[in-house]
Amino acid sequence: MANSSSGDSVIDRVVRVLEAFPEGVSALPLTELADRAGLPLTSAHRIVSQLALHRLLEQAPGGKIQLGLRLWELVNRNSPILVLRQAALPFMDDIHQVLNQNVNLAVLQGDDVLFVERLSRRGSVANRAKVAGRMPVHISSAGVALMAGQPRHAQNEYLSRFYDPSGRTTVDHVRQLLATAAERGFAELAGVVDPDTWGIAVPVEDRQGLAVAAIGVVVPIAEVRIHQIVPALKTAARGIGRQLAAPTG
Amino acid sequence: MANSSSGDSVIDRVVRVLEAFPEGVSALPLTELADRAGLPLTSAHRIVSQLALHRLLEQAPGGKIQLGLRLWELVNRNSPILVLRQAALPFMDDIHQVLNQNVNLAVLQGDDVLFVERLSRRGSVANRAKVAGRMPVHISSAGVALMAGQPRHAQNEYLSRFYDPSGRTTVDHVRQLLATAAERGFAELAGVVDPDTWGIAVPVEDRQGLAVAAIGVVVPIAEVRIHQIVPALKTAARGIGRQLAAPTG
DNA sequence: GTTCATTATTCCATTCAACGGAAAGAGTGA
DNA sequence: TCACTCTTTCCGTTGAATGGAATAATGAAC
Repeated sequence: MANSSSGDSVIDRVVRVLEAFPEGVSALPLTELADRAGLPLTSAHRIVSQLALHRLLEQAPGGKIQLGLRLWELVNRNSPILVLRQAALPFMDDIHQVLNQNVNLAVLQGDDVLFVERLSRRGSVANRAKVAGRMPVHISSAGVALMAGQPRHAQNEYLSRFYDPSGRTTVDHVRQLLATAAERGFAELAGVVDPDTWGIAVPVEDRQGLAVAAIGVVVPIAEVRIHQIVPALKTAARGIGRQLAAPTG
Repeated sequence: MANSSSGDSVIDRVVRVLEAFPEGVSALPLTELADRAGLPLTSAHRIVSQLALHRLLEQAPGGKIQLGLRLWELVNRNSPILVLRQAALPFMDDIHQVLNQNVNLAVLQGDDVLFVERLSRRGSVANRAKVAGRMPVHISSAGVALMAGQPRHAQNEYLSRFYDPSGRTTVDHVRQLLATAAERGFAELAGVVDPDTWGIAVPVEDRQGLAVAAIGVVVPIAEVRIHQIVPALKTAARGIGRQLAAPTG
């Protein structure tokens, strides 16, 4: 029990407030925010006010609450993701130039992959903002590549938790995918968003051989240079790994 | 007084922890983090543990504390900055293509400008990660353009606070800069980082004519197309403003 | 212009979560 | 092995956090 009825700490509540924004929505009225965060209106009001004082939240004109500038600034200065991004971008760009296909960079978060950066097909900058998307591990090549590069026990835990509500995939199939990926050093998977594409991804390994990220491409099924793609990705992944291991990484 | 000696709330402390990372540093040992945040070690430990439970912080192998994936994800999904970024990128790219110069996008935060996006000169992707930098308003063209587009009272408050420790700039000079920028609809300023360059910036205005962002370029002093640059920037700024005002903005 | 509905803010008595010193544990290097 | 540093656990004390109730602001409908 907390000071009150709900049984969670202040920090739990702060997190719930920050997480209350639905994907892509950047501003909510206080009442709805309180509702989504599962907090009494009064408490939400108090917490929001305090966070706003530090500009982790802000009050948009109209009274709606949104994430604050200061929060964006903090994350874009100190998040370890930036180190990864910076190490990877030149190599991603190389691949992008050579293949002119979607190139993406992902990390593992729980049982999902989190896409951290994406260079889009037509060099269109517009799509660059479309990062921070998630996908279940078993339906993305990056996910399979990442999971296959985790320690045995982590893989087993993942597999034991595994359940596909759509029933399209069995645990055994996933186990097979991981084994193949581990053996071949890359993962390939039929496109989920677009069925006429393949995803191909390779792990970026740290010095212990653990997969800390995955770099991958999405290519049309008809793409004929597949045998060139994997070596290119592997080379890039090694380069990124080396960059990350460097002293100023 | 708080429950204890220091006299600040839990939220204050959480913020201090998140803000404790020096620029560019992404991981700190707990003891140093506690020190920088001005917290007793025990309290820091408790707070960090709780934040780590929600992955707002993470423990890197080796025990160092760093900002968590979840925090990065939240910000990159829901921050209002993304809306601005997405609206601006196509226009920034246009200018970048035409002029082949550094193009940047900034917003006002307190008495600083915060650079939100930057397209670098040689199309080099490597520099893309170099965002989230700050500069005092009065030494950046983006800052002057932004401040000149604030309501009168905000400008006066800024000017009354103004003090340049280096003594290079007087309040009157800044006042003059703002007046000129307001009159001409753009700001130009000698390069600070590189003395052989000029910064030129125009405000992006909302429907009330308030400057919500600034888009600008950095060009060599020798650049001869200056008279083309300002109209190009103004056009882009109008486009961005229109995009932001659109229903799905 | 008035009423009614919704949302935001302030007030304040109660109480349990937050606090941090002390001590134990883990890790490292001499 | 010992000495040192950094991390984690323990636990008695106490004031910050809590949320219902009341008030204020907003705005839609008539």
